[in-house]
Amino acid sequence: MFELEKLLKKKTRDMGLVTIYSDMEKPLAAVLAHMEFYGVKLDSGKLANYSLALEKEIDEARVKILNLAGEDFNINSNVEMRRILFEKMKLVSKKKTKTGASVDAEVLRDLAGESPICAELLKYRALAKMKSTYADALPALVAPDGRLHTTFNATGTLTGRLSSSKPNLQNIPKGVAGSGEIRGAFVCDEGKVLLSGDYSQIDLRVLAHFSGDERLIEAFSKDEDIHNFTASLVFGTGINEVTKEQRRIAKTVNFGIVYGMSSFGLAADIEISRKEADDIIKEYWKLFPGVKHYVKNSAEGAFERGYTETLFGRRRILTGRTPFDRRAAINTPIQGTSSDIIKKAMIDIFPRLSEHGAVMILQVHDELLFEIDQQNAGKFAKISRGFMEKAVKLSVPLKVNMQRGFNFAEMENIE
DNA sequence: GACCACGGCCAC
DNA sequence: AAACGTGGCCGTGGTC
Repeated sequence: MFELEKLLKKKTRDMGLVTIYSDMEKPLAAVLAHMEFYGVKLDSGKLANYSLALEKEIDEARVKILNLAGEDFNINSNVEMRRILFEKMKLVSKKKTKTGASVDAEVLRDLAGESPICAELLKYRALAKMKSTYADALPALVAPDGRLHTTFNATGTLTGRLSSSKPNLQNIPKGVAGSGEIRGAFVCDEGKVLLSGDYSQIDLRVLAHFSGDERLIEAFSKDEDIHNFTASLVFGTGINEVTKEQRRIAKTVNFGIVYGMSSFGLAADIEISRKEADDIIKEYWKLFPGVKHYVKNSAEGAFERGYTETLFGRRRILTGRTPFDRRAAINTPIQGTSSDIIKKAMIDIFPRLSEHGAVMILQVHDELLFEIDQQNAGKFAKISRGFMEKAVKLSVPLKVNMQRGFNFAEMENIE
């Protein structure tokens, strides 16, 4: 072991990775242990009630589906669903998987006009997801202290993000049907309050910093709504005249840039023609030349070096040069830097928790959650926000939105 | 019963 | 073209 340790230390030093290991990953381990140990309080009773309600709704949807299908079959089986939809009912899937015609939500939405069974299947799937993955699974993992103790994996991702398992507390529903019931079961102890701080558009701010793009930097410096801002430029309208549809498209474009999306992907996502998508992307590149230059260069630079690198020196080895590798080369420095930033904030905040009667309970990539004595919440909110916003100095400000509440479903903004 | 691949879908 | 990046969990259908 000693020989191995010596070897690893030398290798780490030679690669210039001492900082990311000793200044970030090592101190972070104590923070992760603290979060896992303390856990999150779950009101299992609420979920048990919700599960019963879901069961009724699922049964109703099942009856309708079986009637429409004209026979009994296992709705959870894609093989059987394929047979019903595409052989018996003669519908046509526009998408294929490795094993046959796809029956995913996109296909079902596409075919919703052809048969009422599609909408019913979508409803069934959504209800079944809530029941099996959340309402039934979470209470089974509650410890004797009434809390969920997730496992944070510090080495499970290619970008430097954390992952969470048993249960995964980084994918609790939000914004989908039933999310309120699930999130409402995440509560806090008597006399305490839940506090959350989430970075606003951290990936796009990191992109603004890396690219040096003047328009993007200006937008964040003025604290513009970035999707409205992009839409107003791309569609040539006043910032207050942007329609919802235009904002939605701009939002997809902004995220798509960070993911290395093509015009093909954009067209598929927002259901426009390939040509229209091409035009939108061309217009975007004209308006944000710094971003265009950065995206091209970051991929080529990564291929040249054989790895990508975050602002803090975290690396991801890249050997190939396929389109997939190219997208990874674009996305990883951005996603990884955002991850570095929140990790630094966690390390900075950790030693200040006890003096405020606060506990850090979760990290969800761009969000930190705390449980804290009610009387200290206001003061600690300011302090934690300060640490998060000052974790690193970029060429654009970092912005953090703070919220408080007694459960994850009913969080209200503070300040 | 443990494990796997797959399709599907939840989060950021 | 691994046609949008990073994850984990569910049920099915299959093997051992």
